[in-house]
Amino acid sequence: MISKPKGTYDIYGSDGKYYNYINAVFQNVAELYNYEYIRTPIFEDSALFHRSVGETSDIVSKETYDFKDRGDRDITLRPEGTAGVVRSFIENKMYGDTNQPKKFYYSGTMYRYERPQAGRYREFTQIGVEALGSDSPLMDAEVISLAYRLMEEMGIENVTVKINSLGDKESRDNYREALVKYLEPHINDLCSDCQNRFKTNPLRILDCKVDQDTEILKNVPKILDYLNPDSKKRFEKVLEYLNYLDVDYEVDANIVRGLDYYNHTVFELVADIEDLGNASTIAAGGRYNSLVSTLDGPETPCVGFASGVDRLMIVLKKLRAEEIKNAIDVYVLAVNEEEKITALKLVQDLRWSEVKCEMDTLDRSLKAQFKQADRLGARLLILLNSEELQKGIITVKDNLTHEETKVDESEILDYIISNM
RNA sequence: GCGAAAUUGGUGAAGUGGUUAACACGGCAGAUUGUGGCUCUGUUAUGCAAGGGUUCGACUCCCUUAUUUCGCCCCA
Repeated sequence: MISKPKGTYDIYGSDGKYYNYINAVFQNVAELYNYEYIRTPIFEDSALFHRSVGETSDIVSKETYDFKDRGDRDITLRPEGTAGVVRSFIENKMYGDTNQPKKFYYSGTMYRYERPQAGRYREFTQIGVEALGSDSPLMDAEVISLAYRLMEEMGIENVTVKINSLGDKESRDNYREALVKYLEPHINDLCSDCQNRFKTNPLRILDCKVDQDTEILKNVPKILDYLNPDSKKRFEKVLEYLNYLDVDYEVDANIVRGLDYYNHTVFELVADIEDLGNASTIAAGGRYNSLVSTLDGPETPCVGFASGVDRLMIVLKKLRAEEIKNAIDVYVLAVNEEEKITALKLVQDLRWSEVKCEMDTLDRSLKAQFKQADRLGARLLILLNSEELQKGIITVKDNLTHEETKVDESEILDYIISNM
């Protein structure tokens, strides 16, 4: 037997319900906020990700699916959604559109060669938005609140937005310098991973789990103290707007994000739900004002976020297991050929009258059909009976009250529809 | 990439180097000659992840591979 590639999974049955539900709610919310749908390729020129996400980031240095196609091109399966959107923005010269800022939403699969765990896969689905062209803190606040309200709309209530600012390049450089200077004497007291990070990306030491609680990290300089006046002011503005929008946030100086392109606002949405482990971060994003120019486009300030659908599915299964499931309106019971033919036509008519219904196609006994109707959660049962059919009568049984009603065959459609 | 533990029917699972792989749920059929969800009866794995090895004989021991889960790393 051939099994699925490591880190992939099939969506079927009730999972399909959750998956489609999440996408549907997301689409609805994004459209309300006036974001447009965008769909970019699942694979792109490898250089796109190397330049955008960052050569030294772990995502690019050891987690991408890279291959050569038959034309000897270097191709990479997208590890995240932002780079493709930005490439499209530049390539299609959207910066010239009259309609600004450009606001997009997407949903699609991403690929990272990681060791799988619950809520973490090699092929996973992200939904996300990108707003390109506005540098206003209003835009930051809109994107963050969109993410926050999205979770609320899906019934995920206990969510906290952890937010931080990396400042502009100047602030970040100053801070990095201060941080390195502070850490240098203690370098040998840090864990081996942090000793590596010290050289490659010292900011990441801040969210190290191993060293988190050591004295060294407790007294580490805070980036917020190193923001220049302009960066500090804009961060305060973002927080102020979030207050107006009733977003439950918490400033967390350890949020630094793993992608190189972020500056100023960075944030994560964390769900306070048991057994989620590392998967408790259900959405994350931030501002990336230099990415468009890094990819040879005009200087364009942007902000966005992405959320893991696979993780949202886990959360929804815990929170709303009973609500999101498949139930039908009507089950039509028929045993002999005459009844089945009547059922066949009736089922089609019902379906095209917006009634979700089902009938037996396995030649099951009447008893088994009753059981099947219950399994499917049918609210009404239509009991076809040859004798009654000859008199033009059909019996409808309410599956909750067990009341039976004799309906004239010519009025069965109207009866069902008016009783839905 | 590193470390550890798992993998038995549709599901939850028990099990022993040796004829027919418990039990429960679910499914199907019947008792109930066409109105169920209770009860009872029957039935439901050409097989114990895949391949190789040890053995007279392995689901049970060994090896390899695959997948899953947990921790690290990282991240949504």
